[in-house]
Amino acid sequence: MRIGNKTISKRNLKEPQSISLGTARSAKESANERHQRIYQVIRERISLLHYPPHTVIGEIELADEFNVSRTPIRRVLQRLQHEGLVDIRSGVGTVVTDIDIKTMKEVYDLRMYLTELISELSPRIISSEHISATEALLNRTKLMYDGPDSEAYGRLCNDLHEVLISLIGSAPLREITDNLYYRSARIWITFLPNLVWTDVIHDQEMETAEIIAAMKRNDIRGVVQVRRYYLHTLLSRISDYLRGVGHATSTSMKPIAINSND
Amino acid sequence: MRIGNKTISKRNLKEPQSISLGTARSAKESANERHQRIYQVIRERISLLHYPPHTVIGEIELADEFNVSRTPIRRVLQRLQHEGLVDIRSGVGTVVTDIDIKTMKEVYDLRMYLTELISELSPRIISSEHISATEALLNRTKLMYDGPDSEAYGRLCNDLHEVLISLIGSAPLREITDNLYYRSARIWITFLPNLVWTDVIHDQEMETAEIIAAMKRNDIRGVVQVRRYYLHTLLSRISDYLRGVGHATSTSMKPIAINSND
DNA sequence: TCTGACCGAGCTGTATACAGATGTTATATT
DNA sequence: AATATAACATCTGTATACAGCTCGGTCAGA
Repeated sequence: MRIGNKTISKRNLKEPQSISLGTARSAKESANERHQRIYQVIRERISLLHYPPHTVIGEIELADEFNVSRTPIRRVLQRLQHEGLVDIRSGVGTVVTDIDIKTMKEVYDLRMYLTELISELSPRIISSEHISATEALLNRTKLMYDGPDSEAYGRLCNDLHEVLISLIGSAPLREITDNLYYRSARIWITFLPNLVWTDVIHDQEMETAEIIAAMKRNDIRGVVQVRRYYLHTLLSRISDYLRGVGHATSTSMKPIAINSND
Repeated sequence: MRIGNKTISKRNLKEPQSISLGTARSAKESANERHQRIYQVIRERISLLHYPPHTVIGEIELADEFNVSRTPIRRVLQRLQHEGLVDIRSGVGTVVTDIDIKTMKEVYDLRMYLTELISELSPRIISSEHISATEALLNRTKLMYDGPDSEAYGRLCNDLHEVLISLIGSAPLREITDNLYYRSARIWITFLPNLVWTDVIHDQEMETAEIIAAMKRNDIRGVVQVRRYYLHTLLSRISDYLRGVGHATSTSMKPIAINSND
């Protein structure tokens, strides 16, 4: 029978190195699930400027943090590079990409058009879960007039985006919209300290409220038109600021540090 | 001075394992260049149905062919997986994705809209190189009436696509258009044996000729409208065929093998 | 003091051994 | 003979040693 010395040893070592890093993982996590989890964590850190542009991330640092080897980390970073969020430079490190105003404009224009397409291409049914989730976001928005909190605002935007892409029936369009959002999301937070906080929150509140109203009419076209309008509004505010300081011709924006956590 | 024994040995081993695999590589190839080269080769094989759907590719096989280890091959396959061309299954292998008619329709619809966007978002200038390259494609098309040659037709479509995306000024839109093209390109070749060959080539000739005419008028809007129209025409031919055989409700299409080269 | 070459720390890129997963095949049992 | 189960062949996933690259610091020399 050839006693499986290798087999037995495999059976016994069920969890070779699971320290579980804060986030509680219910059961055995598959490779793809782990990849997705690490990917989302790092993407959020980039979008919330925990890793501001020009930050050198470092594979070993992340590997230690997530208790894996460099291999799965490299897979995540290569994906992020392909999506334009980082730039892997041999011998140097993995650096978070800068926000280029020209690329930004292109991404923004594209998002404007794609947002309109959402209502054209097989939209999903708007469920009560969508509405209640958005109402929760509206409540969170109303609590934010107190004082500037860039990170909370960033999370709010990300969560609203999450609800809206769940309305997209076409899988390819959903992926593209998601990708473009995270490519351009950082620009809002970057400029936040230069805008009037209550104006921004007011816009956010109005947008969320009007989206809820359109959802209750089961009016996807209305939802995306509201979205499109407020995208335009926020970009106008930034353009005004840039004209004001006379830096409109600069091709790259100075990153503004948010409260870092290290 | 500590003679650099490591440094000297590095200097001397310029080409550790370059057998050069058919494609002549001029000088030392960087990691990214090699990645891009292998990626394009495999993507073309999938698009030309050298690797038809459900083909199991196998990392070691490719690693041996390109004279590299599994690591760079895995990077390529992970990218192709993210772009929807293959599905990496643990313990099984990397299988070429099937062509799902529902996803196909979504991709097709998206491409129709995005094609229109090309003319809206900062198009590049049409140069004489663009025109001469397209005229060369027209000549290749005229030589194809003799008999069915699916592979030559596939290459022709890929090359025309290459010229057209070079007209797109917006980098994100260019990437998305490229990605969606290769996601859906296989469907044309798959259905080719079921269509009337001379009709298909005639459409191709007319499309290319009209694109050249629009280019000479410096009319990008015209170029993309021609493109859009013939996309629609070809899809209609396929829809007619599907209605004819009554398989329109099937969610997956039977792959049709082209002359394989092994 | 300035300059230039060089060395080394530290990073990514690659190759490879091993662990884990999966489908198949062989075998024992009913 | 049919069936359930165990063993295996073969694939992908992970960890890791090493090679190659980049850049900052350092030190000799003008």
